[in-house]
Amino acid sequence: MTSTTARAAGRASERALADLRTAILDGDLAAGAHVGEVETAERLGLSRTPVREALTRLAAEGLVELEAHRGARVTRFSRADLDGIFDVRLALEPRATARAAAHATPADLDALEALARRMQELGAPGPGQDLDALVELNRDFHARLLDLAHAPALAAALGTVVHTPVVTRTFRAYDPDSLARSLAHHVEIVAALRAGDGDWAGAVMRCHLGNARAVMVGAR
Amino acid sequence: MTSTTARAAGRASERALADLRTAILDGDLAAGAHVGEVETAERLGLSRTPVREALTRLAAEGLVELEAHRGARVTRFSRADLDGIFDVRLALEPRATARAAAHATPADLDALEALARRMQELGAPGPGQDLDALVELNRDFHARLLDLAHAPALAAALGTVVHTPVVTRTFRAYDPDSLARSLAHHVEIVAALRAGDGDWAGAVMRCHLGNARAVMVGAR
DNA sequence: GTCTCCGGCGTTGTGTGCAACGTAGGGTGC
DNA sequence: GCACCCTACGTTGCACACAACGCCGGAGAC
Repeated sequence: MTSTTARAAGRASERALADLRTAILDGDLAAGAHVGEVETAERLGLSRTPVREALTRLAAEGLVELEAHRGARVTRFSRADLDGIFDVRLALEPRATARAAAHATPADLDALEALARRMQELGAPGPGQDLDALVELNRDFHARLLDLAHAPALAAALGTVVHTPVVTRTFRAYDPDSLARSLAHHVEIVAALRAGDGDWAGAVMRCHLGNARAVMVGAR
Repeated sequence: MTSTTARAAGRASERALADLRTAILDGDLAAGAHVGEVETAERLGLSRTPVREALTRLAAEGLVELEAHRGARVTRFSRADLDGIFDVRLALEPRATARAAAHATPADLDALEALARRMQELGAPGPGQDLDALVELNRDFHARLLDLAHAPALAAALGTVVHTPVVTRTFRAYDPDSLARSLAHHVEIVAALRAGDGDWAGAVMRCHLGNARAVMVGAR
């Protein structure tokens, strides 16, 4: 059990998978939208077969839902779903963050810190603010952190349920205080990791997720 | 995001999926065994198409691994993998167990207790001992408990990574003391739930998993 | 004797055609 | 006017055929 690499070679099915995934994650395919096989196949210049395979895999990831003879629909996340997802994140990500303390090299930490600082710049109020650019950087930050935990099973469990870009599709929902807190958390996590203190890093991650949950889901 | 039911109607692909899954979980397909598409299709009297779909989904679940142009192999779990899986279980199952306290009805608890008692009977040393029968009952117990948590995202995260029957394919690895402890834990969990004490129930589950980890993985 | 190259074989990857299922619309009966 | 049925359409589900790729074995050269 190494990676869920899956049918990596299939160029066509891989293309269909990547295309559909980004389309969903970027919001080009709205939640609840119908994803037809022929329609998608024609758009990509492929046959239905690789598209079918891509849809099957996306369904396994939870990004689309398949109804027999009725096709695929982009998954719609309810408030309760979001809340449940934060439960899982809170159970797993702080643990992963804590573990990262034992494995992160100085180079890893430098890269993480660069990301965290860049996010603070882009998130700072003013003419240079670019909330949209934060999404991708945020995804990268959390992905790197997860990778540093060296816990593939944990990463798999998180990955299946938490589609960060779907959950955190935008930072526009954040009020200025919450946003500042969130971006400061990233920096603090790096500091905790530099100190080799996994407990501290995990605690910051718990704060980070609590803050995000309040913004995305609302009061508990 | 309700359930990962997926292409529920497809009778053929559903059959292929069920067949392969049970074959793997029951050990008929050994870890590392090659699963050919044509071979499987002929065995089930189907074409390769539904078999392919089943394999794709099993790969997403982590039960098989797909290598491009080289087919599917039954996933082989290393000691480190097992350990990682227990990490995830320890992070999620106690939480789910605690949540079950809020939702379980007396009828649910009676059913759980019946399972726990029956397992104690079957596990007791003597002529009536049937360690093989425990596997299925154990799966049932944990599944019901997880269901009572009313936390679909949590269940999904667990389900993707933890294939209980693969992990706990046999109770023969348990020494008498560990086995007795494990079966007593089930009963204690029910008692804690009856008391409405989620913290207690979660703590027992942590014990239960710690005990299992020691048996399956060995000393930490 | 060993290493390398090449060809055959078996596998998976993809495209296409047909059948089955679900749905929506119009028509008919009450 | 309303409810029900029936038909036609569009979709997905499955099977089959062909192409592409990887692997293994044999022959040749060094």
